[in-house]
Amino acid sequence: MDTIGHRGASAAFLREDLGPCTCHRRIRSTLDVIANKWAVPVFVELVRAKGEPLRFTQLARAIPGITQKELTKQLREMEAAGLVLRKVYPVVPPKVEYTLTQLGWSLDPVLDALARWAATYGNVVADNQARFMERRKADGAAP
Amino acid sequence: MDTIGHRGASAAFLREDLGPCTCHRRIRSTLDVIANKWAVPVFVELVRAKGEPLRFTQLARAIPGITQKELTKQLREMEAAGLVLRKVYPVVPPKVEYTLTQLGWSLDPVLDALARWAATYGNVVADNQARFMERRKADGAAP
DNA sequence: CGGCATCCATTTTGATACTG
DNA sequence: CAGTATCAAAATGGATGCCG
Repeated sequence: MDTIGHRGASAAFLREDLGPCTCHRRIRSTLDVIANKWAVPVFVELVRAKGEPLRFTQLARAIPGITQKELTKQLREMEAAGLVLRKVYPVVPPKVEYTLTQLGWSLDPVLDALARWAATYGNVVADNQARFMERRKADGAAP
Repeated sequence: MDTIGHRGASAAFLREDLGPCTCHRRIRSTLDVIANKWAVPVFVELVRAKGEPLRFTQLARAIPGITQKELTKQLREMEAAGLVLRKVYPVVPPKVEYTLTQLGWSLDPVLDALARWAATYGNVVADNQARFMERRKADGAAP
């Protein structure tokens, strides 16, 4: 034990293996998968479907504000990573269905960890940010 | 049980509370804190310091490729959120020290979850992406 | 229906120079 | 030393229109 008291979890993700460099890359590669603007909304819809396939337009209508372009882009990215399965039916008019793969489902606990952190600390963070802005205004207004 | 077999974790982050909308916001608000390009590198350095304060230039030299501008921006953002403490010594030449706060340390298990997911599935994802690119080239080359 | 192509606005990032 | 200011480059996001 050292005398510097933060007392909590201490860098589990750093101790587990070879050092900060590998660690950066790993965290970053996970973020690259889930940090895009529409990644989470698309993900959540597919999760909510519980394995039922969803058609392109179903997803589009379920996610307010998304454009076809962005939805296409996001689905392609997830398909490329192997998180979703894209099934094309050779019919007219076209029919394409999307489902989460096993690999896709494996992200569920990760997203859960993010949601839980915000549930616990989100308000504190928002408060801090608000106060920080206040202080900046006060400091800027009276020099 | 339903007959559609994904068999794994099933939407823990959706069951815990009010629905997908709250869930989106929470996950997004956490991502807003950690998803910026330099957030993780800065974070990891502060974690590695184990509570020891780090000076601006120490951080800058420890993080290859970062510019002063980006480091300043990142540290300000983290300070605003209450994740780091910024201590200014009124001396010349200037001396400023940064440390993680308790709130900052609370992100450690979250980052750990991200690192662990990549440790488990990162190679599979990379493989999938490589194969996807191959397929795209093959399909484009022989129409 | 699903999706690609194009154009444009906004944001993010980087390089460089300057300062108390 | 620890920033700020300015400018340029690049990535991202949104709005349309067309097509099989």
